Amino acid sequence: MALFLSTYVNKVDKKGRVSVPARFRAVLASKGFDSVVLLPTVNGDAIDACGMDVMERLLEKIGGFDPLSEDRESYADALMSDAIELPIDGDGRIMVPLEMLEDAGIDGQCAFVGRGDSFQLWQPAAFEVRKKQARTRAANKRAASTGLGSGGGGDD
Amino acid sequence: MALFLSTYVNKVDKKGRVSVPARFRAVLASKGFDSVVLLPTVNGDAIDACGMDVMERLLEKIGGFDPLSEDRESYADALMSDAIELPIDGDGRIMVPLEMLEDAGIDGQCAFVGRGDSFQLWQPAAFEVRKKQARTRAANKRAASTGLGSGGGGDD
DNA sequence: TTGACTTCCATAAAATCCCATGATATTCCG
DNA sequence: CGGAATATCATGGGATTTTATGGAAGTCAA
Repeated sequence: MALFLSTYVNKVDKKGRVSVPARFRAVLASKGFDSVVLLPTVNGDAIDACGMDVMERLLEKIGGFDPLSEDRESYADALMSDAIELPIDGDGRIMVPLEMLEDAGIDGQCAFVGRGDSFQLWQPAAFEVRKKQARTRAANKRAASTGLGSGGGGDD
Repeated sequence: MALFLSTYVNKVDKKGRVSVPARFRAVLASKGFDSVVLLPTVNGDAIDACGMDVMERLLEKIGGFDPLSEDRESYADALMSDAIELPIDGDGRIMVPLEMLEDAGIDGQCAFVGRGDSFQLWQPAAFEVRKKQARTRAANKRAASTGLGSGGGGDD
């Protein structure tokens, strides 16, 4: 299985075009996609991105809760209505809607951040801040769960 | 099962290429990989290396993509965003990003250190120092423990 | 037409492939 | 056993291809 890994910073040109990193394109292509699905993150400080497969899985998961619950409705609605599918053009670029970029504070430079089965788009500096926080919080946990960091053992 | 054993020191050429030791390549190949995943160690004094299987296992553990659960373990994000998958070229070499080398203090020479199911990349002298420390610590532990003494080798 | 979007082309930088070489290890055969 | 012939490996240096990015031309709708 191919995963979205690593972080790439690309330029957003004045027409709003951004190159999707070749590696990420390859991952998408390996799943048979020539498009990306974007949706705002919950707290709005970035943009979530994935292939259509993830959205489908997500919908299944939501539907499994309780088809009649109103919560489910709004949950699903929020996701699906905010999401957009962007075609990847012949040069490997997408055109992210201006509004979405603005909401995420992206302008000029855009960081593509791998998250395994999805990735995110960040304003580079904002992502650095976030990463630093995450690292601090995670310092202890990390070693125990990778199986790489330490022989400490507590691994499941 | 094939394991990553022993230590090999190879040259980093001016293009940033390093030969992955043939033995290590064979281990990776036996698992079906023609690439290596690299990620910085927790304290940043070396680089962890493994096959993609390790990353996949990690992703499973954290449960995959769910845009609404903001509390997806943040250490996992840090990992996925720092990790990179490097293809092994036809001559058995990889191109480690300059930044990663610098962070680990590697320059010119690179030590590939077997750790069983993974390995690490070190600046050779730094690894020697670390090894000495580890040995001392292990000796102490062994004195205090009942078993063989290697089980909890708290180094990383 | 104007404006938004898409396709197409150009280019510089970077990554990848390909081949040559010397060193080391391995095999073969007398 | 010894020594030559043969692989394997690490490494260097081009040549080739891919990428990211900019701009121009074409398409379509209002």
